[in-house]
Amino acid sequence: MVDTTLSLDLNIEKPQPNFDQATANGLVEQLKRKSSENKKLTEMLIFMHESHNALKNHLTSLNLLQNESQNEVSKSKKRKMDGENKSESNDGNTESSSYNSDGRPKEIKITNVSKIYVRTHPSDTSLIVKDGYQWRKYGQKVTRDNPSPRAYYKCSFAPSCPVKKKVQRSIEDTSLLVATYEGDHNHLNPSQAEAKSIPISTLSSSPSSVITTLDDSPQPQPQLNLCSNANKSNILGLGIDVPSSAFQQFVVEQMANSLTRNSSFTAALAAAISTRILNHDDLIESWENDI
DNA sequence: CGCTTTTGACCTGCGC
DNA sequence: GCGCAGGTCAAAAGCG
Repeated sequence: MVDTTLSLDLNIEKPQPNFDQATANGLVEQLKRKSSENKKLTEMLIFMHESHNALKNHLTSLNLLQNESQNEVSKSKKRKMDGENKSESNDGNTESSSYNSDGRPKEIKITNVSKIYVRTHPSDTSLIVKDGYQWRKYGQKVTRDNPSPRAYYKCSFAPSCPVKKKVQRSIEDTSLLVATYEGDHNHLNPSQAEAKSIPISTLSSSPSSVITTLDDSPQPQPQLNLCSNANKSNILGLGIDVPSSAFQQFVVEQMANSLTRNSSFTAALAAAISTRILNHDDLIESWENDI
């Protein structure tokens, strides 16, 4: 899917012989723009690395939790901790369950939960995350653990779409918006239809923010692949060696599932690849030859 | 006029 | 049962 669009993109972007000075200037501007995009994507990768470290800490805390439960901590405390981590488990799926007064489990509702981190300009105080979908705000609350308000949105593109999202500024970095999505869209992304006729590189031509995605679950991130060697897997860089290629394959599959679930990520990735290719020396060389 | 945003009230679940 | 916090509702206001 990406490859096809990418090649189309390259055919469009590749300079043609016998073009005039205006075209050359345009291409220079285009290269500058691509360089700028590349810089932003580099920032995104840095942030993903930070997210990886956060996940690592999260996994460590989960291990501590597991040890606590094994030591039979008080039931009330465990319940509270379970509630706090409920949305951060199950491979990005939240299992919202509770019990009736008679002890029988109530209806179990499973929804997909994912998070998107959006870097915004520090002076931008709005709680708006442009993700291609159409949202209607239905509430705003100030939560106890974060002084910045949390905004509640429902997907308004399709009347029956059950997807909700919560947007709140990160308590550690106020220029970072954290958008939490719950549920699956039962319609196409409005921007995806347009994307079929628009080169990938233009999708991120003027991003006001840098978007990266992160599932709630402590899933492996791309960096894992980079630090693993032929015989052993170092789980999230924690120094836990797993001598299993099957485990590696499982990890890779989980990563792929996690990352490809989000259209914003795939679009950004495709744009990054196209930018890299466009910045390649070969292209510049052929361009100079054409001139 | 219709859609979106704002915001106080209300609902629900949980802990004590 | 009560209080707290998070989430949702809905009327009013704003806007194109």
